[in-house]
Amino acid sequence: MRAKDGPKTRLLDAARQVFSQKGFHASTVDDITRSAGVAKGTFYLYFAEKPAIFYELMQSFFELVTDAGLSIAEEVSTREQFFARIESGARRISTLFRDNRDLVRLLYRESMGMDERLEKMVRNFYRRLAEVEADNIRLGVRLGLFREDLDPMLVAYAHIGMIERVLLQWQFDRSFPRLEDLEMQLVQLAYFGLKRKKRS
Amino acid sequence: MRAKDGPKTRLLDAARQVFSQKGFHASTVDDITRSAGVAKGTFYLYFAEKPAIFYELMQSFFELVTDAGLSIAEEVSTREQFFARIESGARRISTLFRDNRDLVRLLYRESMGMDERLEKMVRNFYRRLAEVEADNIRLGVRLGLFREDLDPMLVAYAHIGMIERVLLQWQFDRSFPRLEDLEMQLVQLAYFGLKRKKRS
DNA sequence: CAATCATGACTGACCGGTCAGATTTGCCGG
DNA sequence: CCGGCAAATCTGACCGGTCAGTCATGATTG
Repeated sequence: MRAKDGPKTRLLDAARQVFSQKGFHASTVDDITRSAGVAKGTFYLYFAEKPAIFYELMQSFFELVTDAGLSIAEEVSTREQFFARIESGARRISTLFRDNRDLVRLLYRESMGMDERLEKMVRNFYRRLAEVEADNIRLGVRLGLFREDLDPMLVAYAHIGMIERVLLQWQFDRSFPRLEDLEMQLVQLAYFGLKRKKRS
Repeated sequence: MRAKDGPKTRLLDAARQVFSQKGFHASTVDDITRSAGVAKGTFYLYFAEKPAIFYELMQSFFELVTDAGLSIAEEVSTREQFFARIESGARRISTLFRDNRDLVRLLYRESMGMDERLEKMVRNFYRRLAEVEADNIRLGVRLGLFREDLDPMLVAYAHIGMIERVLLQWQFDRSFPRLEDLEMQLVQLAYFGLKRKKRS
């Protein structure tokens, strides 16, 4: 498959698959090259060492997520505009997670305890993500829609954690709601909380 | 240190430290025995193979968490009792997480992609945890305090994810609120959500 | 026909697991 | 209190296998 692509692309695709299946440490360079249909030496033409291909894979995912423009443009000013943006943002991120399940799992799995370089990379990724979300929350506060007594960064991390764990579980548990309902329920939970509403 | 304890205890302590630092795969049996001040052969007197010590470590943490009695007794019936239980449960779990940061990180890191046996073990752990939390939520619904339009298991996983990510981040980020405030803010967020309150 | 790209056998380091021997412990009669 | 001796415990050199990374040679391209 994909025989038309250059060796580097083939290697990246293969690495993505192999790493997702066995994790970074348990995967060997031979696994990757075999799966890519390429000789071992070729690997070292494109990547200095085994970790390099992992970095490149993760970097491309980070760019995908941060480029997705999850930030809500500042110009928004009405309640309706704001919520429309929130909702479309939620939809975008859950789609992104779904379409890149393997990379999300891999990130989640290897996010700690590899070398310093990657650990910093992952931490920055989460921080950037949280900062974008925190900005959205601050905007909501400024518009008078969100309460102002919670630490925006804390709430941002809480949201990321919610989404992460729920979508991760969603992969395994077929009894979970459909993805669209799931997004809706998460937004509901984040905005209204568990408290019973006064009027239904 | 700890020279008085038996070799098995020393090995478990050492493994906990070494695994936390380097992860399961990157840690060698030699690392562990060296850190425990014990010869390699001794390791194999107490553990059949390298993974065995990992299982034992994780098993003890699972028991710690599930034995913590996170479940809210059914007898609760008033609003005040219920919230008191919720709050004390939140406090207990965040303390547990704080005091076992290393194991939480380790669990988080290795929760996927190890062998079948461990993966099932970890998944069961999360499921059991989520079921307990889902029961609490159902109780809240029955008492008329929580809304009934959200899937309890989904909410339970969302709560676990929130706590996990926030406490994980809390370890690194000194600008985060104090742990007690953090618990309080999480409970607030889960119960009331982000929506601005009518009356402050 | 040279420059670039691809190959895969090979190497050296490392690591999980073994085991024959050394050391300590616990128990005995004297 | 003392040898003395067997069982239990501990040791670390060693082995077989694996794997990241190399490089001399071969194929392809322009």
